[in-house]
Amino acid sequence: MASYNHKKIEKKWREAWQKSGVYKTSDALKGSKSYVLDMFPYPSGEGLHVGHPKGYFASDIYSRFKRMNGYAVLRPMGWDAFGLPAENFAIKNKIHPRVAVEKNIKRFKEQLSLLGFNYDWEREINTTDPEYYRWTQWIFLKLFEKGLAYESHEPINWCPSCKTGLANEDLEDGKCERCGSVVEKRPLRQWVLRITDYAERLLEDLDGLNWPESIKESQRNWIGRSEGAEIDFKIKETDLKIKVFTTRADTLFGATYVALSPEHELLEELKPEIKNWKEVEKYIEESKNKTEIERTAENKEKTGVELRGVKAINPANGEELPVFIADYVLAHYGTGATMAVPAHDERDWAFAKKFKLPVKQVICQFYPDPKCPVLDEAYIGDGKLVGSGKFNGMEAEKAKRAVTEFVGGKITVKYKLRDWVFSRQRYWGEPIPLIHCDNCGVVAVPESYLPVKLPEVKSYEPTGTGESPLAGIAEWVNVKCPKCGGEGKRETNTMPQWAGSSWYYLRYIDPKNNKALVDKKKEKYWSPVDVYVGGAEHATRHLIYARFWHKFLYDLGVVNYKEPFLRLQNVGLITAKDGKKMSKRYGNVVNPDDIVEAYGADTLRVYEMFMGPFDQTVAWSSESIIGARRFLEKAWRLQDKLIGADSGENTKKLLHKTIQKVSSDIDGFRFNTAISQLMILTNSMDEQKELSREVYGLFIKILAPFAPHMSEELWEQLGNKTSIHLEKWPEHDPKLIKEEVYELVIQINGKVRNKAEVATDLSEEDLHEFALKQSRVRELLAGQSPKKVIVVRGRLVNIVI
RNA sequence: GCCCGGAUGGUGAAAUUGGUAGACACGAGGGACUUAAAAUCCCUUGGCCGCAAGGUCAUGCCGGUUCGAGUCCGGCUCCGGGCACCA
Repeated sequence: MASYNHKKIEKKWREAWQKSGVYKTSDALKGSKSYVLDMFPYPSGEGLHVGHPKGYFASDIYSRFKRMNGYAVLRPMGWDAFGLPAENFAIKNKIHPRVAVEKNIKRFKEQLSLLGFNYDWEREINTTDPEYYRWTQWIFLKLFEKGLAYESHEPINWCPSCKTGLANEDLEDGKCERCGSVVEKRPLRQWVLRITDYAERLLEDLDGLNWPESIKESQRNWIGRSEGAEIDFKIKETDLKIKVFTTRADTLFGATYVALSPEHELLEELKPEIKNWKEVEKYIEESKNKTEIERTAENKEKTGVELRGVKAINPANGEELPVFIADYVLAHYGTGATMAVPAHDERDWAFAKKFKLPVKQVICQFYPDPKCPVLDEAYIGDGKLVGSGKFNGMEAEKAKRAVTEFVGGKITVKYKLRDWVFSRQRYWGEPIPLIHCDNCGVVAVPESYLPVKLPEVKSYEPTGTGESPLAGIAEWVNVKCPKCGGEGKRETNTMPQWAGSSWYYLRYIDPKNNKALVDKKKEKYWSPVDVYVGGAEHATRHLIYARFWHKFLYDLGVVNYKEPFLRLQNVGLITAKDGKKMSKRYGNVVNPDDIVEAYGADTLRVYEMFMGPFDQTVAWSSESIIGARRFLEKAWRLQDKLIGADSGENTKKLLHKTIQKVSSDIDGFRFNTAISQLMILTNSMDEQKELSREVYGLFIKILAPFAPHMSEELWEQLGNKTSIHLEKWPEHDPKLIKEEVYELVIQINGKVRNKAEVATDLSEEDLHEFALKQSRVRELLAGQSPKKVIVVRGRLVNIVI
């Protein structure tokens, strides 16, 4: 036997598989389909580090397992290549983004090609390919057509360093997620997608998904549903009224003032009534100039200004209440106005204390005891109503509805989710396919004119003026209006980086079900994605946008199922050994190419899957990888033992147990324990003098998804002419797994005192008797009779004395 | 502040969901082979007591339920993640 030469073997099979096309997706496959998808990477300039392929290894093992189990498998790979990261890289290195992306993709592909993946490269996707983004634009046009894309001039988040507007999802603690700059508020003409129309469905349908609970919870938090009531407060001596949103209508009798956000539109109309307008105006100006961080800073002292001369009427009891503007009231949430109940809300309490406003308690947990304790902070707990007229004594929860109805309010639901700011003032994105015409307004580019190609441009650097670099290309901008034929101008904003990734998984879809999203190949109905593998950092960005678009396409009738990704598996990070993120910046990057060179791709695969639970963050260890290599070498050396016809009952038994465990572990993405079981089997076979070819063949079949190169080589050496990766996955024989004897544990008072081998079929009575007969037990009992004996068949006997 | 996770040897971790805690692997120590080294193989490896047989403590901390708790319940501490002046 030759020694295990990973370089020779991996090169040989890499080339052979490419030639034979063993991983080509078969359109004609019968039986169930399995669509296994990785989140597409950005082809960044840094190249791959060993952390990147971890998720791809998992999906690779899983999809190979599915294929061997007779499933038709779709497993494409692609590049999510539009957006700021690619563009910023290009600017920094002074090359055109398109050139940079091409170069980076080439590099990524080279690196991936060494790792033994079963991708079908004929189905490679590139979101920056005009033939791809024509459909991204098509989806946008449909959104526009249905009124779900609208133009807005509201102030939005602006990153002064990236020089573009951003969506709420692109912020982290009020800073730009890409570059860390503090974002500003800036009024800007924007295209915005009405994702909030889908808030309820995005929330509701989470329940049925096989996703990690933590991701679902993140999305629930992000959507932020709360049930409450809209209640009108009339303004004294005018026809105006303030609509407030509250989740605590039960506390309405305790309202002692009303607060508006500084941006509230009613202020214009109230202006004539406001006696201290100058002061009010100054406050409005000040809050406009504050960043989100300044306004929402923790423990910030409350500020505000009373609108002198304006009084609101509490609809519950007719009381006249002062009205304030205060920047703790957010313009974009609820109705931009609140009723303030200092007794039962912490913020209102703080504000009331500062402005010396009355506190009126209307919820008491000790009702009907009239001696409610004097509050020294806001009481937000349960209780019954007091000081609330006819509602006194009612449970707070019940009173919410009753009080709302009493004052003619409306029960409503509000969400924290905000509409998706969809334009970027940058070059490297899909052009938004709209035309501005003086006569017709905003006109859609007709579908037959798609794609609207991103033009070549001399300077693609952001302008910072609020216009995209495209605005400077007159010959591209100026077009005829498709409606009236008059002078028109193209929309020059581009789409955000998340546009292309919101539907790439749909690139493969049955043309019969939708003529629009026709793929370059004729496809069977692959979607929805059966297993989607990627990082948890996409919880409230990519994964929520993709669900939104999917649901929209469902409403259009383009897809016939409600959710895009049935099962989601999160991959845990691989950090450097110092625990830090791998990055060129820290100089701690481990390149997979080097590991493949030194140990081989199969070793890298086994090691990364063995490191720990798949979804957990682990630190790379250049010490531990040797364990994976030793395991493979041991498996390789087992060839020497193929001299016998029979492997013995114990080996067979262990093999079948292993088949069972590895199968269920792959299915559950528990690769660490699957490999551990393979190691146990290998160690055991290593102790045998001889092995049968049958046993060895079954072993390398279940090893194949983990170490595809080596198992293919061994399979060939067994005399096989076809690929092991198209073999049928072994089934375990339940009869073989059944044990005839097991080790019975005998405990006294819960402590292990003896162990003995017993027959599996012994009854509880038999075991009871057997345990008490043991000489060691008799010795320890020293004549005492047990108080109680607990027998657990198959496990233990516990004698209580 | 609210909502999710998590904490087990020197290290990564396992434990059939209430039944032998530490599988598997790395590292470490000792030995074999070798002129030597590498590779490989064998033994030891949670703490303490003991020559040993064995005993005893031990799954972040404190309590509880149970014949029996890493696992269930109550109360904390620390770490990671999401949300957060969201009415």
